[in-house]
Amino acid sequence: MTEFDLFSSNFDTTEQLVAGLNPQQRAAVEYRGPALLIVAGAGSGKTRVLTHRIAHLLAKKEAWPSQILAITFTNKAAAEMRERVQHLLGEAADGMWIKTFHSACVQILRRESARLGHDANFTIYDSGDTRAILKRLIRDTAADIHKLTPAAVASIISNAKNELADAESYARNIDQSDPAARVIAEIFTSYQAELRRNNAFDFDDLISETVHLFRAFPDVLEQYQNKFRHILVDEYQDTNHAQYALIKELAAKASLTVVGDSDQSIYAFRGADIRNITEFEKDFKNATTILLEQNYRSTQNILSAANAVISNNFDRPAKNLWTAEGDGEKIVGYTGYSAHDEAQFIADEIDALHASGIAYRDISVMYRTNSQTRALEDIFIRSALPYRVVGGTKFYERQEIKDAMAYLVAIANDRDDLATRRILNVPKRGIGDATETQLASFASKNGLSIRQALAEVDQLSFGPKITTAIKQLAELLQQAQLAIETDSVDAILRSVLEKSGYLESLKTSRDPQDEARVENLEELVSVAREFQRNNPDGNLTDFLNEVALVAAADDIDDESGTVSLMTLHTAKGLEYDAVFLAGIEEGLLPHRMSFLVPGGMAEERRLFYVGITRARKKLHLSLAMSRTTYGDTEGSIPSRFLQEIPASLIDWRESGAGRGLPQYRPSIAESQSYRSQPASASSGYGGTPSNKPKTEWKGAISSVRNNEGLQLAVGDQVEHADFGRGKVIAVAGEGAKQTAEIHFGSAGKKRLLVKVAPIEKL
DNA sequence: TTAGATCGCGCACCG
DNA sequence: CGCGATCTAA
Repeated sequence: MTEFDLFSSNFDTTEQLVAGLNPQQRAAVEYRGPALLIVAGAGSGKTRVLTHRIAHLLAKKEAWPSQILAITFTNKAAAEMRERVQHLLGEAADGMWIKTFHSACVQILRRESARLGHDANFTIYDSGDTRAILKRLIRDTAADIHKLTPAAVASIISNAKNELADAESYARNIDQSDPAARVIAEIFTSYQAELRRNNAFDFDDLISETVHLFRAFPDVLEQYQNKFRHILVDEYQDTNHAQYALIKELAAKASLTVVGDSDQSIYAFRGADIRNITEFEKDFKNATTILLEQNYRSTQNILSAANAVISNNFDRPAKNLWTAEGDGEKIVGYTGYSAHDEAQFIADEIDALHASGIAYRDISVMYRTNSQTRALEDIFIRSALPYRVVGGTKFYERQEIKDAMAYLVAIANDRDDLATRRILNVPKRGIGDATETQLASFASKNGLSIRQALAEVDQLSFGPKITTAIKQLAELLQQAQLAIETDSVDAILRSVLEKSGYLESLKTSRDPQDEARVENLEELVSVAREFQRNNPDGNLTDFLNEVALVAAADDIDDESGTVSLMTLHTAKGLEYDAVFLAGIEEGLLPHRMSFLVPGGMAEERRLFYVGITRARKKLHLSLAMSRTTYGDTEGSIPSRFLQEIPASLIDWRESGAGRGLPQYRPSIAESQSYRSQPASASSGYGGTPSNKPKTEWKGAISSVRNNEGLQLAVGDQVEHADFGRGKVIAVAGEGAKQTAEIHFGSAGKKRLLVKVAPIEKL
């Protein structure tokens, strides 16, 4: 190839990379300078801009792949970005760092762990681990007299770390006359000591310790400063101070591109500071800002609703999303009598959308709190709707999975007392509290970890049964540790589950839950096998790191063909043809916990805004007139945010919302409790509610029902607990998965899972 | 030490 | 309501 050929093919590639972009997008791809802020409204093509910008840098040979650092919000987004860059370049661009903040920091910390007094095989503690340690420390320091809960202390420590304060600087800045504050400082110090002894970092440490590492060891920082010539950060509005500091340190010699939208900042509770984006231009000399306002995702009706809602947040730079695609359909509103009624509406509507050709995977139901999934799942199961709860009660938070993982952690990191403690008596070995305490005090007297102390059991005077049990456990862990070098991760896991007797104890147990636990453990073995296949060189610690850093959104399987249920937080960055926002009520969205938090209401509004802007074509807003929480039922009031959407954009269906239902009335203090609002008839906030009568739900869903053996045929008459009398018009599937389509008079046509539906054949 | 029963208390969002 | 902590009996 001649030099000319090289040049021309390069030229073609770079031209192609900006072809089809709008002028602002093109500018964002082509701009070169020390600092660039891309203010990217929802759906404005920011991922496209980011990937094209990276590909553009590589194609023009302005950077090698290894000189690029791109920070994304989730691992899934990172994988997608890598794929898209490869696709654009037509070749793999190995060596690029495309990672989340946490995984980038883990990589740096593992390399430099010795400088911080850790080993490279350190454990990453999640918030549950943190609380478990704090619980013990609170008990030991008798801190409970100050009414300190593990969660409260965890939150204080987390906030401090997000501000880059360590235990020492925290202690220096407290009010010394406040005994509770002094106890907290003391616990903070012991907590850090325990993490160090256990060779562990918590989530917040991953970021803050990396910053401390850079500040304490300029030679390390310089290495990375010299490595990365281009740093790109996505979702910049959600960075906290520690993350900001990390970027600031790393980018001193590099070109920095950040992408964000202050209207989508929804992580203040974990320290996200909106000022990082609003003050970017002050922060970074010679910074340029490019605004992307054209939306390629949603219809104009959806965007108008979003714009109207977000304009109620004051003190924000004006921004107006627009689309060239036309108005589209109206937003659909629905007010149910109960959460189950609301869920039934959603299920029916999804059925109709699916019948009209929208795939299940292009539909999502979003909500403020995870507890809202219960009613939705109840109804979806009965309606035989294929769905998946994204995140939720996570796989890795199940007891049996945590137990199995604790074995692996204890094997990989023999300094980790938390993990060893967890498995000491799992399965039951007769090692109870008393034995554990003795082991722990022996360990601390001799400067050993608990796992190391197990091997010295002869020096303790336990009975023969306990001594044998401890020796077996010590031997098992020791053998498994030796196997790290030679065996695959899944082989180690399988062997430990068997040799420990854990699997056996679940299989022979009488607890019906344990059957499912065995299946979950099999699932975990597959996860390990899959990991090993994708990472042939990955070792046990790599596997543990990967598992520790999975995010809810990483869990989404685009090919699954199911409706996705998720929280509004998880939904950030995603988009669907049809979106259902459920529970748009005072107390839920905005959430009651936000009422007293400064800036809380504005953040709730942004959350609603994020939800609205996830929808491409169809948006549904729903609420329930009464909601059961904690076992008791209370009336609810439509969210104030609904009034912020122009009435002409919403088509309220079968709604009792406008009539007889108490309305939210703005008060002087936005923070006033909604309960104090007087109920009143009102003018309604959207459209004319219909007068159609509707079926009322009679109380809660009954528990497990079993219609096994019920034979239904077309033409049969049935009686349904909620919908009344109906006629079977179609039957599909067999056995437990059999569904029947039944026409009920006023309630309309429903598809039900025969096995669980509350129906009787007449 | 364990299993089983009872008590009481908390109500977001997450890597 | 549902979980985890605590109590009680074997």
